[in-house]
Amino acid sequence: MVSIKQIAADIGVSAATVSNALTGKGRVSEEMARRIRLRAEELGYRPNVTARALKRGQTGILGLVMPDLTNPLFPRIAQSLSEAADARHLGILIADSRGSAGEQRNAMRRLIDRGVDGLLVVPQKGSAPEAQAVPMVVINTASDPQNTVSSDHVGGGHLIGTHIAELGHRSVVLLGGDAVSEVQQDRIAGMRAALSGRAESAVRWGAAGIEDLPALIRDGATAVLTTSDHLALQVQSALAQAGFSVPRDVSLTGFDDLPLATAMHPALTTVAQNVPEIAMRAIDAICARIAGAPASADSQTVPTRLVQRASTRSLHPTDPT
Amino acid sequence: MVSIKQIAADIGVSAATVSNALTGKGRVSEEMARRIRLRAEELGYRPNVTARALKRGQTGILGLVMPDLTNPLFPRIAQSLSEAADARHLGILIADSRGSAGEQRNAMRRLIDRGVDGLLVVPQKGSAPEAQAVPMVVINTASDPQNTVSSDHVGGGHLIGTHIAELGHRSVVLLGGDAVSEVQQDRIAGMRAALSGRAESAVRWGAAGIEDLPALIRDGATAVLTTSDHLALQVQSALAQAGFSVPRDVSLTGFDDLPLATAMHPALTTVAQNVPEIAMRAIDAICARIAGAPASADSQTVPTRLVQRASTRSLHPTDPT
DNA sequence: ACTGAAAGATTAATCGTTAAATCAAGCAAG
DNA sequence: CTTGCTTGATTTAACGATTAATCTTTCAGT
Repeated sequence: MVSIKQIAADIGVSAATVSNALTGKGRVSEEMARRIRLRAEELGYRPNVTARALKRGQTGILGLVMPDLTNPLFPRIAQSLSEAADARHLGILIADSRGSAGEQRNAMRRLIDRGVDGLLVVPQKGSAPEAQAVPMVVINTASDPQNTVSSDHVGGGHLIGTHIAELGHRSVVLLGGDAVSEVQQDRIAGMRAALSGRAESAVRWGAAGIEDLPALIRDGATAVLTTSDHLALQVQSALAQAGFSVPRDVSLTGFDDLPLATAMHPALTTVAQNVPEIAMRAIDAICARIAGAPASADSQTVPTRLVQRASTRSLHPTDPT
Repeated sequence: MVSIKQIAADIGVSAATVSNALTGKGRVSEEMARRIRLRAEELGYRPNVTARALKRGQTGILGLVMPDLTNPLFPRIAQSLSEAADARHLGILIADSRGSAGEQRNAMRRLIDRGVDGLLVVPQKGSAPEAQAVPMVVINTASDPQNTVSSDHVGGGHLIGTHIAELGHRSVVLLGGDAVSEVQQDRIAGMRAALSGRAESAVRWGAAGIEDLPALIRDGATAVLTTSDHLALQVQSALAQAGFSVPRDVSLTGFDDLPLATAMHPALTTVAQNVPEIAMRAIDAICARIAGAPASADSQTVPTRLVQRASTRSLHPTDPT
């Protein structure tokens, strides 16, 4: 590897001058700077980030802690984050807090030991990551008000609930995957709020909830609102087996707008999170904190968007289909 | 941050001694070592990996380059890799080569500039990443014979093909997503080989291929074998619209065993890649290379596994269902 | 011609850790 | 009593880049 010294020796100048020329910081004659840049180019010089990091006290690396790397949302978050980080010349080191809040702490610790400048944490369901030696930004859980960037899950639920109410549904089942998840609680809460006064709603959770569906539909429910697309696909399968067709017999909605939402038939009405926006804000926030901004008490909420497709049907006699 | 020097000053000993005591390398009396470890513990000392990396010339970080971070397989690869790397106290820095082979080169370059000790590359469809200044291991494309760890895609296709032939299907459609992908070509090739002499097979690609299916089925095709689960879900949707039911009218298979394979109905017969094994071997290989082993010319192939579910049906009159 | 400032470059120290070389005792053997 | 070995610890230098402080020239102004 070619170092600054070799360029210096090559040209017959001191290492400091080379550094100055290349970073444009000190005082170097334009003529000399030109020669140095030329030689650096010729030798294919690349600054040693490790040395620079040691001197500066910053590594230019961000740690990303996910509750479960196999989370279907992870790819999109990782990509958007990676893109936003890239634009700031930051790297992203990943870590998985599989399962427990304890593992989450370990993961954070490992990243900090590696010298990351900041931590982006998508918290384990039902856990609030504690403050650390480095700036931290929490993604996607509004429950912790400190330094959080989150989708407006309540608002998203509200969007779906309103949509369903306007279609004329009067008896609705709200189905969540795991009651421990605050995100899913928020989504359900939004749905309930929107439906309140306009329709009856029953809340169910998990696999047991799916089993209850046929009976609930026979009792008059005309729509099933789930907290994730994956869950919606499972519901569709279960309903098909029980002889119910979507959207003819029952309307169905998901959450997240995963790729499978358009692959399944009927295409799923769902709520899309603005992942790139969340990523951008998260990176903005962590960079601000790294640059010295104080921990802000207020959390940022990013609006969600209703994606209307073919899995929901109007019950108004005047409407088509 | 507490450094080795502070511990040294605290105890009244030289920095080198502290380093020796903590790493167990030089000669230190057991008594002194005990005191040093104790004090380090008290102060919550954590070695500065940046300084260590500078001295050692190794960062302990691996770069992972993916063709597209939103690839549905990415989560599992990332998790398995992360786990295997963790066990060796290595970190994983991610990079996305979105779209082009050119971006792939940039991504590799950025990671190398960051001082990664090695590169794990899942190549862009149809591109062979060129050798770099650091050890590299290519994942999942056997086409490049150098330092490659790959699933046995041909074997996987063979597994599916054999399964379908044994069920008594005599006219089969093979459907790929993108003909540029060598992985998908391999899968199709394996299917053809297994079916050869036992059944007629027609190959189709992409969206246009999906549109052809109803006609092909009316012409007598009884099974559709796809190169990915996601594609299979799309096919199922399209067939349902055209009035065909899986597996009653036509058998359907996927590839990769994504979560959606069990969520859809009927549950999808597919081929599972042994992702943890691939990850382990990839990490093993890259570590060996980093430790100085020469680039091995032979590629490692990891067997795949047939996952038989409900989307394929036997045509033998004697069999049930 | 002398002073002072400005430009252009060099020195030396530093970031935290480590490896090699060196040094000082203690002790056994000749 | 000296030589030589072992043990325990210290000094020194280095990894590569950066930066404050310092040194030389050059040149404008009086």
